[in-house]
Amino acid sequence: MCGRYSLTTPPEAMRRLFGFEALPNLPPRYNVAPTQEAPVVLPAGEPDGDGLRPQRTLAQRTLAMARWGLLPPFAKSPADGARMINARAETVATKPAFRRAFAKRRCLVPADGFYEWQKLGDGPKAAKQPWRIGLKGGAPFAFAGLFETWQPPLPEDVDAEATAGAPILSFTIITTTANAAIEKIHPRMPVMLAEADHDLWLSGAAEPAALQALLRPFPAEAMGYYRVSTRVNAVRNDDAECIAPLTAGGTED
DNA sequence: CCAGACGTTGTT
DNA sequence: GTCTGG
DNA sequence: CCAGACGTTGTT
DNA sequence: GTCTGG
Repeated sequence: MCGRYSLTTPPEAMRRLFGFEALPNLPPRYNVAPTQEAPVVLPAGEPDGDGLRPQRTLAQRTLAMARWGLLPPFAKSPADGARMINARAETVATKPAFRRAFAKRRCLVPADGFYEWQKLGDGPKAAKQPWRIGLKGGAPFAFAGLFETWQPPLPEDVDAEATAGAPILSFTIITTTANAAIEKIHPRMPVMLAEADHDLWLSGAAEPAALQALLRPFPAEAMGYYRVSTRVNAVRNDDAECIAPLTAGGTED
């Protein structure tokens, strides 16, 4: 799956990959965790609500901050999104929580690495070794994501306009089976989109079959991975030590 | 019909 | 053990 | 994903 | 909102 990732790439490289007209305001993140806010790239015109803090717009795309953990339209509170941090590629088109977003609200989730924990033994006490995984050379890329704008329910008593909470933009990351390299660490991995597929993924005119075809494991030969410290386990640790290679081993990043 | 879930991972 | 919070 | 709580009353 | 389980 994918339950932590990093986004440490300097703004200029982000601007080039995603086609923003100006440098985005993106401080480095070494340890992005569920329920936290992270940047997402939305199709043109999104979001259309208030309070969503779009930062930069180009003709085809918007960069906005969103909460990790999809809040479907029927969510009763933001806590309901905490478990929806991933959606399986195999079922995303049909599951009630995801299918509308798959049809209408697809986004790119910028990253330059993700973490997977490898179980080193059996049983509940088995130690876990975290790995950082990404493209060889460390270039940034995009996860295939879905987004929703969730409107908090109105209280019943008072004037609705005065008490309506701000809408929350939320997202999830689609997962698929691990490729031949990653499966030694973990059986699943997030869907990474090649740059050439970004426009198709965001296109409102795309055929469902064409979209589904993008949800495949990224080629192993293009990827690198290395062990990192268990320091990354704690979400309060969000610094460069999280991405530092632990020892020799794995491939160079 | 109404009530309750709506999700993933991993482990057994 | 299981749920919540980050 | 992992870490940390998991509870109540009453007092500050 | 919509589907599943009872």
